[in-house]
Amino acid sequence: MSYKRTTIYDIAKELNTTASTVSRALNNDTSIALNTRELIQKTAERLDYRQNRIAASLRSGRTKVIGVIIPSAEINFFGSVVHGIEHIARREGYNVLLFQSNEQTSYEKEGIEALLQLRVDGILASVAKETTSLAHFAAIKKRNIPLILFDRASDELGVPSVVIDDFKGAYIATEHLIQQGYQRIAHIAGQQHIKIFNDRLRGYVHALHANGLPLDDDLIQYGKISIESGRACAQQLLQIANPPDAIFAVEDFTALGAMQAIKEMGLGEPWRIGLVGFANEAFSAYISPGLSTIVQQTVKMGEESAQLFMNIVADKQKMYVPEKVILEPELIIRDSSIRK
Amino acid sequence: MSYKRTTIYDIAKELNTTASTVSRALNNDTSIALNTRELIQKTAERLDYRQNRIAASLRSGRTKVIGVIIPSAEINFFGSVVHGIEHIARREGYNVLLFQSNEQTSYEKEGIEALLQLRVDGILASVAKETTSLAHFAAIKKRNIPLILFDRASDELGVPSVVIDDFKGAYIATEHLIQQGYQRIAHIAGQQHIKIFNDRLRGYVHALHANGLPLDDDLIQYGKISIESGRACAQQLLQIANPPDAIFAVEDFTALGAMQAIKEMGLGEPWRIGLVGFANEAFSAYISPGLSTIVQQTVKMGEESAQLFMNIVADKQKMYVPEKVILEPELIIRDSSIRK
DNA sequence: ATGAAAGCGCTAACAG
DNA sequence: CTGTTAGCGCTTTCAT
Repeated sequence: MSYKRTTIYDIAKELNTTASTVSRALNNDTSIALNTRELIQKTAERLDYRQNRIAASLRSGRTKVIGVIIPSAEINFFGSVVHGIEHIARREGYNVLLFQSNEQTSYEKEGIEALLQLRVDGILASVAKETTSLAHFAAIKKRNIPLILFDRASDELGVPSVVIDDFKGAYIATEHLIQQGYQRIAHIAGQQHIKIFNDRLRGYVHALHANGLPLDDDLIQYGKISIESGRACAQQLLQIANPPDAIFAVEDFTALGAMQAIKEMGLGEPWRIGLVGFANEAFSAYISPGLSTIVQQTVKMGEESAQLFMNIVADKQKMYVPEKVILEPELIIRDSSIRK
Repeated sequence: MSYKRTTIYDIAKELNTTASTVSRALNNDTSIALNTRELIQKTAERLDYRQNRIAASLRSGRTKVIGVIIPSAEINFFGSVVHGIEHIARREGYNVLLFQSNEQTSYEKEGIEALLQLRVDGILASVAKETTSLAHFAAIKKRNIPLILFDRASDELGVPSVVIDDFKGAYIATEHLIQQGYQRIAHIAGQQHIKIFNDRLRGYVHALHANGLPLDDDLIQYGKISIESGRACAQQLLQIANPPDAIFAVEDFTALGAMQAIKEMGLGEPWRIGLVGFANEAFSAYISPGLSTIVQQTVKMGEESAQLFMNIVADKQKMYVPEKVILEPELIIRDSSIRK
C-alpha cells in the first residue's frame, strides 16, 4: 500500500484534458481560461498534488535553488547573514541550500561540487579561513553559474561581492579608544592572508597616524580568532617593558580571551586596560564588563548578496560588471572601553 | 558562447560506447571491466563532467538529499545538531538542505511544502515554539517520507525521535543546588505546551520531593526563553515575603536575565542566590559568575537523528516501529551555584 | 484557448 | 561484460 504520488497526468485524466493544459494552469499561465485554471487548481488541491520540482528542473534547466556556503552555522554572524539571504530568496520563490565548510578547503570543494551537481541556479559563498587559492571557486564562474562572495570576499575572481568596511570599522574602534584618553593602544591581529583581517590592521594603523600617535611594532601581536589566542596574545602584550593601556582585538572571541588575561593578571578595574572587539558576538553584551565592539550589518549583508544574485538572473550582463556593495560598520560602546 | 555541459552521451561518443556503460562506469559498477571503468572515469574528468543529479533523481526516485527544519540557525544548540547531522549524512553520500522556521508555524509549513516538492529522501525536524498542531508534519508521514523529530519532539505522530532526558537534566540541576545547601529553590519555568519545558518542571518537582523539600507554589514562576522574561520572573521571586535562596531556570537565556536581576537588586555576592540554567549557551561560560548549566549532547543528537534516518532507508519497516533515542544530560558546575 | 509530441539526462530492466 | 530500450514528470514549441 505504498503512497502513489499525484502527477499532472492524474489531474488531466480526472478532468478530461491534457498534461500541458494542467501544467500551464498550475503555473498560472494567462493563456488558460480563468475558469479552467481555477478548476484545475482546485482539483490539484483535492488530489493533494505537489509539483515534482525535480522533473520541472530537468526540463526547464532551472532549479530555483540558491546554494550558500558558509564557514559555520555556529558562528552567529553567518547565521544572521543566512537569515538575510533567505528573506530575499523566499520573496523571489527560491529555496536556499546551505553548506558548511567548517573553515576547511576540502569541505569547501566538496560543497561546490555538490552544488554544481545539484544544478543550483547560483552560489553565494564566504571563503573558509584555511583557503588560500580560489581555483575551486573559479570553476563555478567557468560554468556560468552566478557566484557572489560575502564578507570573506576577494577581488581576484572578478565576481560581485558584499563586504563590511573593515578598514573603517577598525579605524573607528581605535579612534574611540584614543578619544577615551588611552595612549598606548595595542592590536591583536588576525591571519593576514585573510583580507578583512588585514584591512582591520590597516584601519588600526591609520587611526593612530591620523591622531598623531606613534606606531609601535611591539604593540601588534599576530594571533587567531579564538579565546586561547586572545589570551596568549594579551599576556604577551601586558608583559612587555612599556605595556599598552588599551587593546583593539581583531574579533570578539579574541577580545574575550584578552579580557580573561587582563582579569587573571589582576591589573585592577577592567577599564584600566581599554578593550574593543569586532563582530558583536552573542556573548559580548552579557559578559562583564560588557565588551565594546563593532557591529556589522549582517542581515543586510545577506539581503544585499541575494539581491545581487537576483540582479544577475534578471540581467546576465551584470555578472561581467561585478558590483561591490560595501556596508557601514558601527561602534557599540560598552563598559570595556569607557575610561573613568 | 554559453557553456555547454558535458553529459554521459558526450563521453560515450568520445569513447565509442553507450550511455549506459558510461553511467555504470561512473557509478563504479563492478560489472564493467576495470580498465574501461578507469578509462571512462578519466575521460569524464578530462571533459570536466559533472553528474546531473536532477536527472539521476528523476529517474531513480531518490535525491540523496535530507531536509532539515530547525527553528533558527542562530541558536547555538541547533547549529551543533546540524553539524552532527551533516557528519553522518556526508558519510552516507547525502546532502543536507536546511530550513529555518524562525519559530513560526507558517514558515514551518512552507519549509515542509518546499522539501516535499524537492522530493527530499527524508526530513529531520525540530518543532517551532509557536506550533501547537502537528498536522503539517503528518502530511510528511502520509507520503511515506521518513520523518525524524529531534529535541522538540512529540510522541503524537508515532515517528522516531531523538531527545534529551529533560526530566533528568532538571532533576540533577535541582539536586545539585540542594547538595550545595540551598533550601528554598525556585524554578522559572518555560511555556508548558512544549513538552521539554514541562519535563523540566516535573524534574524540578521530583528532585524536591526525593530530597524531602516542600514544594511551594510561590517559588514557581512561568516565563519564557528570554533574558527579559528571566529578569522579570526573578524580580517577582525575590520580592516575596519568604524569598528563594536559589533559582533553577528553564534555559540559559532565562538564567542570564535572572542573574542580571540578582545583581541589580544588590543581594550580595552572586552565589548568595544559587543559579543553574539549562542548555550551555555560548555565553554561559564567559559571564561572571560563570553560569552552572546542563549540557546537552548536541552533536550526538544530530548524529543519532541522521542515523535513525539511515536505518529507515536500510529497512523501511523501522518507520513503523518508531525508535526513540534518549540522550543523557550532564551538569556543568560553574561559580553561579557554588555556595561558599 | 488547448492539444500533440518531443525531450531534459539519467538509470535500470532486459537482452545478449 | 556491454548494448538496447523505455521512461521518470514535467515544460515548451508547434500546431490547430
